[in-house]
Formats: sequence, C-alpha cells, structure tokens
Amino acid sequence: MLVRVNANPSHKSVPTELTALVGQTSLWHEFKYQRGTEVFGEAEPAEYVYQLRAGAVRTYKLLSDGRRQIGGFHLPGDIFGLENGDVHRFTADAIIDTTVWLARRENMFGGLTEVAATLKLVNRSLEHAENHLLLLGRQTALERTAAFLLEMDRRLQQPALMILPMSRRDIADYLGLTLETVSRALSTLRDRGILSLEGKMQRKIALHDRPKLAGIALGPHALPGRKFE
Amino acid sequence: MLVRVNANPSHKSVPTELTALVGQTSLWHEFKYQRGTEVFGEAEPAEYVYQLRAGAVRTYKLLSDGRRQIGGFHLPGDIFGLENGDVHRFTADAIIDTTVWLARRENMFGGLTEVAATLKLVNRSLEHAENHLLLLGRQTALERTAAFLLEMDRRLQQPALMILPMSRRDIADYLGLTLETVSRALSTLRDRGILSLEGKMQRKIALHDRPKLAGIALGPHALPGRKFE
DNA sequence: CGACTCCTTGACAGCGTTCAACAGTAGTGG
DNA sequence: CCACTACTGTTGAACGCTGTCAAGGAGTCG
Repeated sequence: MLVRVNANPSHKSVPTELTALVGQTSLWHEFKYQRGTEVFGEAEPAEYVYQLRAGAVRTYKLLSDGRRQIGGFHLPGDIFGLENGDVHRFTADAIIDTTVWLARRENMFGGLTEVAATLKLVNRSLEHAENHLLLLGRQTALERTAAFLLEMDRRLQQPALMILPMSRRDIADYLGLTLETVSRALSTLRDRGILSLEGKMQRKIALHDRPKLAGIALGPHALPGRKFE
Repeated sequence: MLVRVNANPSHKSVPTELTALVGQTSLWHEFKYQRGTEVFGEAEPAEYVYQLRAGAVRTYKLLSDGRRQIGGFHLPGDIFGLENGDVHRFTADAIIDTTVWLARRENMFGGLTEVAATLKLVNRSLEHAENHLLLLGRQTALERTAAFLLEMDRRLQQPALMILPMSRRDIADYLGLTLETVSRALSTLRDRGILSLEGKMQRKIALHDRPKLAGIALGPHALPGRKFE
C-alpha cells in the first residue's frame, strides 16, 4: 500500500519572496552541506541569504556550559539567515545532508521591495518566536511535545507518515526539555492511541487523532471545537 | 543623602526613530491609561504606534486556563505596538498609570524610510525574543532572576536604586516561574550580598555586585572576565 | 564483529510548584 | 481617623513533574 510521506519540497518554494529579495535569479548559487556541518556561526557577519532546497537545518544558541536552545528548524522551501540582522545571532547547522540556494546580501540594494520583503520574513520569525515563548514559559512537557508535532505536521503539509529529520535530543533542545522526557511524552501519546511510532529509528510518526493532539497542545481547558493555527 | 533613582525618561526618547516612522510631529497625540487598563488586545487590528512617555506597559499572551506569558515590559522611551504586524499578537496593558504618544499607522505611507525604521524595530524585538527563548528554555530560576535584574538595570541606565513598576507575579510570568520562586530567588541574592531589597513594598532594589550578578545570569561556567551584552 | 549512535524504559533525586500561614501596605468608606 | 478589605510579598512544608543516572536493545558503519 502506498501512503503519502512528508511532502514534495518544490511545492513549498515561494519564488515571489526570492525575487523580491534578490531580483536576478542568476545571483543565486547552489551549495551543499553534509550532515552535522555548520552553515553559519553565531556572531559571524551575515553575508548570505539562504533558501533551503533539500534537507533540514537547526538554528540555536549555546550557553557556556553546553546547554543548547534550538530556536527553530528550517525545512525545504524556507528562507533563513536573514532574520538575524547584520550579524548572526544563532548558529545554524545541517541536521542531515542539505542543499541550499544562497545569495550574497550585498546584492540586495536596500530598495523598497527588498526591505519590505525582509520585513515580512523577519515579522514571521518574530511571530514564531513569540509562540515559542509561551510554549517554553508556560506549557507542560506533554503540551510542548503535542505542539511540536502539530507544527511539524502543518509544515510538512499533514502527510500520512511524518518523517522527522531531527533526533530526540534536537526536539528536546527545541522544547526546553531532556531527550528522555520527549521520549516519554511520545510514548504516552502512542499509548493513548493518538499516534504511532514507526520504523526502526522511530523517526517516522503517523498521527491518528489530530483534534485530540490539538486539545492537548492548547491546555486542559481548551474546548473541543476550538480553532488553532 | 541623595541617590540617583531610576533615570530621567526624557533622555531615552529617540526622536529620530519617531520621525522616521511618522514624519510630522503633529500627528502624534498624547493619551493616558490608568493602572491595569488595556492598551490593546490580542487579535485586534493594529491601528496605532505607541511611544511610552511615562509609566510601564506589559505585553503578554494567555492560555485558555489563565496561564500567562509576558513577552516584555515597555519603559519610558520605548516604541511598541508596531512589532505585531497588522494584527496584535499580544495583549498590552498598563502596569501603572501610563502616558503614551500615539500615531495612526495609516499615517505611515509605507515609504522606504518608514519601512526601514519598522524593520529596525521589529528586528530589535526579535533579538529580545531570541534571548528570552534561551532564558525560558535553558536557564534555572536563579539565572533567570539575575538576567531579569540585569536587563532592567541596563534599561533604567544602572540607577543606584532601581524602582520596579511590576509585581512579583509580573516578573514570574515574564520568567516562566511562580511568584514564590521569584521571591525566593531575590531573597537568595539578598542573602549573598548581591543586592538589597528596600522600601516597604520591596520594589526598590539596589544592586551591589553587578559582575557577580552577571556571572550568575550566564551560568556556572561563565568565566569572570567574560563579556555580556 | 566491535564501536558508536539513537531511542526507550526504569529508578530515584531535586528544582520548582502548590498549598498555606503570616505580616505589612494600600485603598476605601464610614 | 480608624476599621475593614484587598493586595502584595515572604517564608515554610510537602508534593510532583521533569531531570539525572543507568541499563539495555536495536541500527549503522567501518
């Protein structure tokens, strides 16, 4: 039997946003990063804008003793590296083998369309960060895990089988938890029949009850008929 | 004996930013909010830009069961209400009696200078949110409290005596803690000689050892000579 | 096959929450 | 001016969620 697995990345790219940022397509170059390698580092000058073609990227901050907070994951179609201003405020590296298109930021002339397109992207990042704040500050481990799954599900266009590129540790560092707690939360959701963990490495997840998952993500008092983004 | 208490607000206003956003000064109007009243609500259309003249404002999100996450505090000189896009993603209300200058956003013509000034402000909000993420996701109660004090100290221009407008509950909801934990953390810092809590309502704080406080905020492995923003 | 990584699960500990009591202050109205 | 109430903040005690430590299985790679 055939099931839809994740989504076709090419459908997600938004050419309008690209051309608004850097007019000529010819200024974009393809580049590949091996799994685990750094795309850019925190505090480095932000020279390029990236659009992810294939693979996955995580952006994070580190504390001096190694604690890590992942700010977000970038999936095919996403534009990133721009939401940082002139200097990167995060480190970005490839979770799996990754292909990007990149353009020098100096090729952006600072015209109205470019600044407006940048504003739109930065604003989107801000909105994501704001939701992330509520998650980290005020939600339980189970709620965070449910919210993470729903976010990935939405961004992968609700595939029948979701293939996560990131490890349990990555998820934990995104959710402000430990990998053990994430693992336990996923097991709990499995035991409740909301999802099933498939495949040998357990990175394939099938969601069986999205409404119930959303109910968990929104907290105990969220009514069944409630809408969510 | 006289000590410097907080800072003179008027020195903080940045006329350049204001005029870049809305050219004519005449388009700004003064408005007052009583302590506890709402400036704007989440999901409302963002009609105005605000500059805080006096008082203090908190912006926050609520979960359906009442859990609250404060995204930030606005102090005299700050511009806010713009970092939300077309629709407010936070509720904002006055912590104490507050005076603002406001201008209709429709008076912003979307020209290059205005969009560029907006981008700068939104980018600043994003940077703040990103640091907040690390705080909420990966720092302990004592570290969060130390970081909060340093942020306020910096924004009030390191006064000899810091007068906080917000309650322990507000601080807790900003730091993702309970008010009891914040109170205990402050007592711990007092017992260590890093600060003293003064005044009847304990909202006056004098910092005695900023380097040590910074050492706590950055985590156990931060070396003494380390730089911080 | 051996070394390594990734994930799950169990047992236990601890940090922060919850529940509670108490004191001091502000606000209100008589 | 005082009584009354509501609010704010501190502190103590016990609980519980999540972290820590540990073991074991399963997959991958050379």
